[in-house]
Amino acid sequence: MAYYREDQYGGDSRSKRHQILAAAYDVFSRKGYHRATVDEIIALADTGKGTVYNYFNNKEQLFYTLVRERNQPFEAALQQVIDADQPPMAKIEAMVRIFLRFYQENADLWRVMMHEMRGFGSEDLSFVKAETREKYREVLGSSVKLLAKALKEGVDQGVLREINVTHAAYVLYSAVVTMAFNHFIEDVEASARELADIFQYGMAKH
Amino acid sequence: MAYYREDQYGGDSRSKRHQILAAAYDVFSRKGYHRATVDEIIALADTGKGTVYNYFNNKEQLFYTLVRERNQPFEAALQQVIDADQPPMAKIEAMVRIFLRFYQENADLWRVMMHEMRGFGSEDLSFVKAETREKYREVLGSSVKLLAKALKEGVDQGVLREINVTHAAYVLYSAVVTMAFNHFIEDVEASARELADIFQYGMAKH
Amino acid sequence: MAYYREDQYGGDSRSKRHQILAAAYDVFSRKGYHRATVDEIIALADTGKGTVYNYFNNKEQLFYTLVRERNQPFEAALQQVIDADQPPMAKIEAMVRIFLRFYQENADLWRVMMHEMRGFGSEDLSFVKAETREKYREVLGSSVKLLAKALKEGVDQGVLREINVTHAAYVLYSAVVTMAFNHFIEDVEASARELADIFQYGMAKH
Amino acid sequence: MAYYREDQYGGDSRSKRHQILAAAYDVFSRKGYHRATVDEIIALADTGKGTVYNYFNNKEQLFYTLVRERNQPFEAALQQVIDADQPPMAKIEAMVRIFLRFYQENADLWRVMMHEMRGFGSEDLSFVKAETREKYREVLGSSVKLLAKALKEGVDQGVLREINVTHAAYVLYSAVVTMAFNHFIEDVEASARELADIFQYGMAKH
DNA sequence: GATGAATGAGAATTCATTCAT
DNA sequence: CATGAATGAATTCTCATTCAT
Repeated sequence: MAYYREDQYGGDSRSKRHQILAAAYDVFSRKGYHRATVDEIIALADTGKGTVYNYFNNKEQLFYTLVRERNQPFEAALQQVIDADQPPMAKIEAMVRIFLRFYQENADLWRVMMHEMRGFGSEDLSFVKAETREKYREVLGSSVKLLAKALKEGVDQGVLREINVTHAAYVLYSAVVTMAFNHFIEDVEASARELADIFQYGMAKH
Repeated sequence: MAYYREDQYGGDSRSKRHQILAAAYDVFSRKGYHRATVDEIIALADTGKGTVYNYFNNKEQLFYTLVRERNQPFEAALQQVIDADQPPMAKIEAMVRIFLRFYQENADLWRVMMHEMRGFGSEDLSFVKAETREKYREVLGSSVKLLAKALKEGVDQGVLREINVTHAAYVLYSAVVTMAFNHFIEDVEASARELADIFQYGMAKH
Repeated sequence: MAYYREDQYGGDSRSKRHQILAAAYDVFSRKGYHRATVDEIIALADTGKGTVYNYFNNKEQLFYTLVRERNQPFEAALQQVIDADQPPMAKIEAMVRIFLRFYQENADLWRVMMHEMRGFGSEDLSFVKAETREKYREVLGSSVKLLAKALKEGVDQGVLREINVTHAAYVLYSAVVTMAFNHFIEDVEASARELADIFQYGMAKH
Repeated sequence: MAYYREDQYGGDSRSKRHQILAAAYDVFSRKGYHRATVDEIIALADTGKGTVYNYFNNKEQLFYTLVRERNQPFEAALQQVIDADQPPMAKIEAMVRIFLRFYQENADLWRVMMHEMRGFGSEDLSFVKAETREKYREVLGSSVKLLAKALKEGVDQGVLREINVTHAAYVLYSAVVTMAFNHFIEDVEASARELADIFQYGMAKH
């Protein structure tokens, strides 16, 4: 019998669940949440409509699951950097690289997710129930928090100036996201160096 | 007869057209494009459903018109700065202040717009026909272009280092947007100084 | 312009609302609640699907409205009898006649309603939310209560034996319903006399 | 090996068939026919979905089988009374007791069945094919027919007045059913006496 | 026999848009 | 111009049934 490897969706790559998640990734990324239809997803997944609802409670939960499973390895990679024994600047650079790589791959899906969540932080206008939204916000917020933590270390150890680390983390984060969303990232290394350069030394000549 | 001033929507504030645009601003901002319904807009605008279609071809064009008209005075203010005879750094700071003020006011609507446009610059997955999308992109892109132009002047005049001004403009722009979307802006002056500080001198202690 | 009279549905007989309720009566009566489809109702009502949802929140509320509006004149007629100044036996006979006439007309719809309500009195297994169910039960229960009240008068005035009037009311009521549901009622007068005979004097020869 | 007795479902109580029928009784009784799902039945029966379709052709036939098998011992008990050599009044009382006992136990399932059948006797609006419906009607009708037969004996032997025995049978039957459906039966003996009292001697004082 | 993953026909509901008044 | 009743295309979700293992 042929060998099929376990993939990121926790199933062998032929499984219906996998096919659905892969198709959902594609359609949600291209269409956004509301314009994505279950019909298009199943057409792409080459499966029946009922099958989707065997694996997921509804469209929303399918979307949430997709985001969560995509996020997992990324989160793990970040955590590994945090736990490593490195100087703060090295950590930050490593994290930026991970961000760049992740968003280069998942830019479109994340854009959709962030929009549906109203930018990690608003109230009533999302398609998702308050409780679920909290989960998404966790997903998103944790990345920024990890970054802020690293910046804080930098400040504490005296290699960074006394800045508002939360704001700085968001700004740095948003820079990565913006570059990714605008497809400015051709070479992760080059982009990482560009960002590091600006954020470390500023734009001013001195 | 009472006096009603011409307002930003180009009509007297009692006019149906005005009421609809004001209501649309509210609803699109709170609900996003897809979850906003014409029914909710007319309820808020205290007008009939047909009236909306007297003034606008359809929901999409209503949205586009809203964005365009909101953008106009902002764009004008930016242009004024550009045309003024000031040193580049002063221009940039002035522009950042205008950005902050504008996004503080219009954060929610712009978030919606940017999402529906797929970040000023993507492919096929928006709700809007290719031609119309081009118009939106113009709206958004022009701001960034003006910023890039000011940065270029800075580089040319030797006050800024040799950086990729397009990238830098997007990054600076995204910083403003991120702060606005996360409601980090309490005091425009303070925020402007915070951003100027980071982007001019960087985060590193040196 | 032609004259159209106000009918029991509170609208002129051409109105869409009327057409929908009339069609709903037909379909719910023939098919029961679950097997009735909105598609069939609109086909019969010669209207569009959206129109149904302009007048009614959903299928359930359409059904409830139908029952309530059908019930109203019936309820009023009963109340009139109760309020009249007649001896108890005359009241009871009059009520039975009203029941017979009403159920002869509405047997099928009421059968459906009673089933969906689980016979005026059960718990979790209906299609309708607890609150709404309470309303239905009221509709049904009130008839029986009025009957019990008349029986009580009879007992109090010494023309009826000391019986459990609640049970007796249900039994008498169920007799009417059963005859109606089995299409045993050809002539209301004859049926009324038959029931009066059995319930007054019993079946035994003495 | 342990002993498992043959039960009313004609199988040993461990058998899958038995478990399914027992679960089906529970779910159909609580939810009614349409709201009952095969999924809920198999969850309760602790069996697989396919197994249901090994034993029964479809949901409808499962329901019909359930009703038929529940009805069998009841029918037998009734027949025994009919065949016994007793005076008519004793027969009728005995039958009423059997009815009361049976409906006390099966009220909910029978309510569902009667509804789905449209009261033993209607036209096109049931979930069941004409032929099958005939079978159900037989199940239900036979009880009433046996009762009518006993009443006829009473009339023939001069202990009952000259009444329409078919109507009287339905009325007496409906009284039992109504009491059962309304959970008025606490003590079968007391209820039997109450009904016998009303139907023999009437409600009037004389 | 037992199982349960896969399926798709069918149903309810939403909402942008039209058009007669 | 203003209106809002009427519409139906589009979409999500359910659930009985099949069939390969």
